[in-house]
Amino acid sequence: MNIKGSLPLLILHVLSSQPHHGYEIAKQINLQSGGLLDFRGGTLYPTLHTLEQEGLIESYTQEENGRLRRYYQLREAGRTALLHEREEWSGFVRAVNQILEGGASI
Amino acid sequence: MNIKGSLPLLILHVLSSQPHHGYEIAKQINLQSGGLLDFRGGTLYPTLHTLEQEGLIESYTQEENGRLRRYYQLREAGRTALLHEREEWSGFVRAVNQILEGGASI
DNA sequence: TGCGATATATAGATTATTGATATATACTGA
DNA sequence: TCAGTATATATCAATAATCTATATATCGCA
Repeated sequence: MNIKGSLPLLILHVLSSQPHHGYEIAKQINLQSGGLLDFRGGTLYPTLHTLEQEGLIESYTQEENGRLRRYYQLREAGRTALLHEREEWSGFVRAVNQILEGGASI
Repeated sequence: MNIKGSLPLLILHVLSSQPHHGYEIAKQINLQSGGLLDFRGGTLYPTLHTLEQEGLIESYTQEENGRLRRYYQLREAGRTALLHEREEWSGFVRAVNQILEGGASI
């Protein structure tokens, strides 16, 4: 199957309550999806960089246990984008389910 | 948003009741999704060829109004794959919604 | 007679993701 | 104490799904 394109929505949602660093976001997604969604570093970090370049999130570094961590937080534009992405997501799911529930064709 | 990966599932479903030619499948998907899903020739035909190579569907040509049309029909393996893809789809939707409905994080 | 819909097909570009690799620290178990 | 695993970030090459453009050909309509 391999459905792609949900990561930005998920990241924006996870950040909507409080700032998190990348690794934590990925763990949250994995945990809350019961292990079904498992985004790796190679996907996660480039996506975070893109969202930051788009002005939807912003980052700051913070030392923790002697290590630098990059925290991300939602910007106002990101909050708006999250609402929009949620609507797009439910629209897409509705559209596919509508076809699958239909008696299959003509 | 740009969610990718649903086309094979949708094609298998549309073919599950009776054979169709490619253009018809795309129109069905577009119509039944209220115009939200709109797969073009450049996506549709390569995907049909792939599904055929995988042995999930088979095709035959039929003359209609003086024009050759390529009809596709589900094979037994395709019927099994459809069930499997449906489960994967609902699992994926459940996983994403579980995260979105969660209070957002830790 | 020319345009839009029908119908199939392929090539090139773009986007999302995976896997591999790199680097570095912390914790845990043998 | 040493190895393996988890934490943490980052980049690159490869793959997969899709889009755009292009090609070709027929049909019906204005």
